[in-house]
Amino acid sequence: MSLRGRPRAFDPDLALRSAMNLFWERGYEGATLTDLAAVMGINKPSLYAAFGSKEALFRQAVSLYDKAEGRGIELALHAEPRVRDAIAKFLQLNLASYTDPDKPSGCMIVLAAMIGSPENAGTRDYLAAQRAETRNVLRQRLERGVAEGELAEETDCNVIADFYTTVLQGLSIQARDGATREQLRAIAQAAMAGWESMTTEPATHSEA
Amino acid sequence: MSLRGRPRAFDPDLALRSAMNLFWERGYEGATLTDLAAVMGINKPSLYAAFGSKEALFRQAVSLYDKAEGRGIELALHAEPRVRDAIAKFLQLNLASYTDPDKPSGCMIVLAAMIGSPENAGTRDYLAAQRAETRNVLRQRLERGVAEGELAEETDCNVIADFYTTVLQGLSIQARDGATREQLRAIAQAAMAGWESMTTEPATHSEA
DNA sequence: CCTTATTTATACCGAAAGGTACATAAATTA
DNA sequence: TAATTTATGTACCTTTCGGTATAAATAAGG
Repeated sequence: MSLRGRPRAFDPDLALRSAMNLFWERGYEGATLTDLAAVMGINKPSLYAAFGSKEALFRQAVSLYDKAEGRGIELALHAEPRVRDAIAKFLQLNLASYTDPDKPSGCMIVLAAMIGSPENAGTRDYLAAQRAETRNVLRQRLERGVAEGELAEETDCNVIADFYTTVLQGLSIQARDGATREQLRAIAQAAMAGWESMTTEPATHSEA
Repeated sequence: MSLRGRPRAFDPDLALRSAMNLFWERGYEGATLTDLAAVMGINKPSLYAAFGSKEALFRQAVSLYDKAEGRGIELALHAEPRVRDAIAKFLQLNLASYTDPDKPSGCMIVLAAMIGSPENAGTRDYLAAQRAETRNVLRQRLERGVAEGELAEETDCNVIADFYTTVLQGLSIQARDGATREQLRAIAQAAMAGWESMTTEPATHSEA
């Protein structure tokens, strides 16, 4: 497809990455089309031809973010065999991403469109759905811990998933407020301190 | 002062309260002057005469928010005699505010200006300073717990304050994402589950 | 009653927002 | 080489942004 005609003079993947970084830094409403086109190194008509609209560009940027920043972390969550280690690793990898000096601080999914004008409610809902998905991934990992006999049957995976999701989202704000990686690590460690109190190991079969 | 001249036809306190609610709902950049003037029941020139500018209005709205939503909660933090109870109460009162059905959900200080265009960096810094202040209030309450012999001298009050600040900020996002008061309560309870692991009671004097 | 001081409402300003028309440039197909 | 297709750059569109000039309205002071 599109073999005829003048070839495009830019790499859409690279341009999208630049757009992602600006959305990540300034948020959906804070990144203007003029700014976006500038960092992408293209003109607005090229932007529209390649990505459709500001909102369409944003969603593609979110997909790229999810792939570039989230995928590896989610894999680690599943790869870690013990559920407690998996959660701790998940926190640690996320906060490492939040404090990467080469990237905007905090999580784009949390920060880029939390609040704003009514006309952009659709964009906010889109990110809210992404956040809900992260929570579900955590919950499923916890439920696997139950299925594998690491956690008691009566473990409330919903609450534990909500708790770590909340901590994770708070960490994004801390990162934006200038917290260092070491500070976030200490916070994550504090969040793990409650693990034994929140969870119960299953009763052994030899007991009543 | 200002006895001469036409008297103003609106109550500045009521108007400011309306402005606060819109800023709380939509954020600094998401609330336009036209919208603000509309909910305040006045025209833009009246708004400027009474409040100065959009940013000045916002800061006054933040002050009002701090007074209306924060003051009582901070008092409770100090009034509660035992430090663990004080922190738990602080979380509980905040999450009750975040889920008041008559008000926008979540905390205005956390949500109203997290990200945006470079020209509003001053407003974001202003809110960041407010957030830092909340953290300091928590830390001071923890240090009082040390001073009063409830917590060991080596307790890291900075980390514990950072942790509960993080949870609190995460709770604002949860509230905006539609979490119920009961869900937030369960999350706060989970956050308190780590208390004993994070803190140590001081050694008794009769010990070595 | 007339001046002075202040608020009100309307109507407007320049700048910037998201988005696009249009003419030109560069490739393939015929 | 001519026709066709797609991308590019400039210049522009409409709307809305934060903010204001101006004149009428309403009070107190003289």
